[in-house]
Amino acid sequence: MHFSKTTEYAIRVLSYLHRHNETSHSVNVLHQELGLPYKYLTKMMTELVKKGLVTASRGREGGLSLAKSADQIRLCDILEAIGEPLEYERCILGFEKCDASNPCALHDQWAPPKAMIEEMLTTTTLDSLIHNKETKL
Amino acid sequence: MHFSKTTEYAIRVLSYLHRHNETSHSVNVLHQELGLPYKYLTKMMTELVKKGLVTASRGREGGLSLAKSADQIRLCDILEAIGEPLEYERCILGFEKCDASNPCALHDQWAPPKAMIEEMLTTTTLDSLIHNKETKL
DNA sequence: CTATTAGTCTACTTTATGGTAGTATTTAAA
DNA sequence: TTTAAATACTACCATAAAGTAGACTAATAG
Repeated sequence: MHFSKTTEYAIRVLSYLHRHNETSHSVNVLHQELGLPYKYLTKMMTELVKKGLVTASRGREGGLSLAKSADQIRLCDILEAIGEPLEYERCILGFEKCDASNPCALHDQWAPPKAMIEEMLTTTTLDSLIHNKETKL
Repeated sequence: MHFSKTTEYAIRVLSYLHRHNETSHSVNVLHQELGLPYKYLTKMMTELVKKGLVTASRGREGGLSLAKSADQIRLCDILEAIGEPLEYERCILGFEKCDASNPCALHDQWAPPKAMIEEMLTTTTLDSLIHNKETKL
């Protein structure tokens, strides 16, 4: 299990925006603060704006900030915005049709971890992350 | 979360060998029975032989069979033999150093699902899969 | 000897991901 | 109204990993 780099970046950026939400931040600042590739960031942030997680204002003094309050942004919302497929939903052996009535050989064993991951992604919000304290981004 | 196709193939083949362990089976039979690409299978099986999960005998009447009893083959053994990195062990945000004393923002949230996956991979054996009944391979 | 079967080596194709470049457009401060 | 700061859009390139296929070699039972 892992996230794509893009998703990792997104989580880190959004966390940063939440932690420093007194003001908006330009892509350049995010680039420098988090050490992420500038051009890549612009592409990604554009996507997050389209998906409604981030608001952008152009021009001088413009920048990016969260579009919702942090307790309204769940990890699964971020994954979805990035377009990361929710891998844990698929059959772990790759079968198209795999459910309780027609299970693959691993169906039952995979069910508990799957449920756990699903819960984590749907209940964890940006907000709850931060409360951890000033962890690294 | 998902396995690579190679790992999926391996689990399915090994399960097949276990279910039909009265005799050995040629790559060609496995290819036809499971619908997996022949050439890819030969490469993969050679690897599993090297790693000690499968025994092979050449020549007429030769073929492949399990090298150990099925209750001695855990899912994590298969992953390791295939060389699939144990992704769940890595930091979910991709940081090199991420542990309890120096955690990433998601460290705590990821811990429970991670433990669950680890348990599943280390406690599930080929044997326990089969008992499910004649599920599809 | 010969048919059968695994093993090796090599090279191609596909897919996913990560990253770059250039240009156009918008905004607000000066 | 000018202009610099900043985003928006579009397209492309690089790379690695995964998956596939072919041709040749080696072993073995009968």
